[in-house]
Amino acid sequence: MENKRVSIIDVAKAAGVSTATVSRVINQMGGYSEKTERKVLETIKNCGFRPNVSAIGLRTRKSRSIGIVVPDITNEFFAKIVRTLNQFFLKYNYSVFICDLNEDADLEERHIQEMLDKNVDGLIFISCRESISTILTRANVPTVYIDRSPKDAEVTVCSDHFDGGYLAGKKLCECGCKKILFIRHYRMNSAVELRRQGFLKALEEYGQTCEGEYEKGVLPEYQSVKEFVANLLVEKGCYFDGIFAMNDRMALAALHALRESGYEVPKQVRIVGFDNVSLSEICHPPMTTIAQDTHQIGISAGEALIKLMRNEDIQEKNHIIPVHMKVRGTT
Amino acid sequence: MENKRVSIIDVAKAAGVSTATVSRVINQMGGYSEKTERKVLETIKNCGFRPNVSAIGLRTRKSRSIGIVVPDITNEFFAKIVRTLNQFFLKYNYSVFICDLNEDADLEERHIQEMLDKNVDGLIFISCRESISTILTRANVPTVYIDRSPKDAEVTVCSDHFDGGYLAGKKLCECGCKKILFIRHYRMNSAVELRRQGFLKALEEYGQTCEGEYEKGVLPEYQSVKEFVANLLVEKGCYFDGIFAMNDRMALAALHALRESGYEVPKQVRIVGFDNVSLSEICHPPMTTIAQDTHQIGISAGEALIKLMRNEDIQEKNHIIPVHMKVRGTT
DNA sequence: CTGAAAGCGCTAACAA
DNA sequence: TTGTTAGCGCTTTCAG
Repeated sequence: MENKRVSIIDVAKAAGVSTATVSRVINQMGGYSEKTERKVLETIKNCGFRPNVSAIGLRTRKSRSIGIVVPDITNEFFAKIVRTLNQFFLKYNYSVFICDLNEDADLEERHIQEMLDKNVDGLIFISCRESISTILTRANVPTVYIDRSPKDAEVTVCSDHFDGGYLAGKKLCECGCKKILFIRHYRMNSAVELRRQGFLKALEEYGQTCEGEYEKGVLPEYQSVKEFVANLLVEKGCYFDGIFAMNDRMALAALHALRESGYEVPKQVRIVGFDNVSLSEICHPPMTTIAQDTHQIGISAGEALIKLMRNEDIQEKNHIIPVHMKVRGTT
Repeated sequence: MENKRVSIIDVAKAAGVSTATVSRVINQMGGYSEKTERKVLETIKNCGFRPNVSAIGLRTRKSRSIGIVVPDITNEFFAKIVRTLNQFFLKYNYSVFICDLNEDADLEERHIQEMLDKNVDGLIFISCRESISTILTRANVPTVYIDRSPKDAEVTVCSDHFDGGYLAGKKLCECGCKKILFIRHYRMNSAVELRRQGFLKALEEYGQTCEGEYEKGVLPEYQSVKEFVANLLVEKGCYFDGIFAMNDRMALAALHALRESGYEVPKQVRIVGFDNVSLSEICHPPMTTIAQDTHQIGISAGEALIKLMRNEDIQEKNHIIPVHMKVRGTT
């Protein structure tokens, strides 16, 4: 049982230097001759030395790991961001803890405590609640918020939701839509509010208005949305000629409800979704949608967190990531 | 700057006992009076003491964290397992590191090294390569393999792929299919091999055979599969009346290719997919598919790993998780 | 440019 | 039942 891993002491002995020198070389702190450096580096390689993170953590309070809190990892949109972050931080030798809330906000505090206990060097919240956990502010860990902007957030990264809403509205107007349904989660949030404003601005430019009756807050699940739209059609008929849904799944639910009620898309009703998940490409007809740049969101958040952790100056505290429209079959 | 966290020494002082006693109470090791226990527990609560995992790790070589290696976190099927595991391990106070391979097998070794450096107590591989990393065997970390069975694997958890293949074959035969396409990833793996065997057994029972020309190895992306099937239809016509695809996305690609070429599903061709991802429910017509029980897979893997980490006896080294068929619109 | 040594917070002998 | 104490492997003064 060779359970004894090689330590910095072993390296020091083998290289004929002190542990301090080995440590200096490992951490590139300078203050050693080139010769010593070569010697140490060589020995490290030869004996397969790997620094013990627990020991380092004990001394430095750093863990070389970060935590990502995400409401629903099975949502492709979030999963893509997580992937980008995972890859990004691998380059910087940070490991990432995953904290899936499973859409249960109560888990958030537990996960935060868990991360704090693990001495994470930083934290990224994707689309979580708008207020900042008190336990977190007290702990004072570098934090980046993606797609939500709590008050007092250090750094946030968001898609340009306003522009997304604007683009969608503009497109639908250009297609000649006069009465557009705005379908969103029944619980409003800041991202959706921005999209709504952009959307309304576009309508305004085209001399349209969007009365209250066109804004629909619903349960966001596919089935709920589908039933909701189906009911609407039964009760009020198809009194609209366009739909802007806050994500592709909801848009697809609307599409299917329409089709099953005998309405044609895009002939009678045009639809724009949001996110550009693969679903939107695969469905029939393929969905016109506002694409969020998950890759850039991840990179920006990663870079910002690195700076925060290094105590570097952050010029940009609120990153706005451009969106673009994917025009497909539903418009 | 209250950067000084309260340590076990502070607790010991405040409670008027030694650090050893505090440690004993924390770890429930017994050997202390009920009175001391109460006192210590109370002080811990009062002063908000949280054990320092780095210190514990340095002493015990345990990190209270595990790693999950997954080929593609944006795949809903894998994401669901990850979620279950995340939730499962939260209960046991283990944090989970995510290692997304992004379908790039070369990342595997790097992630494994990363996890080993982080002193993870255990590792779970979801559907990764069939051979075991040498660096991993040397490190001797408790490991569970999901949906792949490398030689010498300590513990594996797999869906009943044979039965899945059998059920699919049976269903198609019962629908009267005589010539069934078997569409799979061009690279074979053990899970698919099992499904194939089950599938062939069903055909045999119905007096059918599946010649080589019905087995199709393809690039697994949606577009590739779609094009493949479309080409097949052009070149050979619709010489088959059933399709069994190795996942829902591939099944959907086939469905769309058929429809776009003017063939009707399920009238002319019946299709069965695999996995039961949400896509299969949402598409038109909804896809008949073999449902893998992601929740049970996660739980079984989690429980097995806990046992492994505790050095408990494992009765069952190879867990087979039942599958079931979701009959929907494509059959 | 290099080394000696203290100590981070905890566990686990060993002693009492 | 409880306390004392020696490290776990590393970083970081302080001396030289």
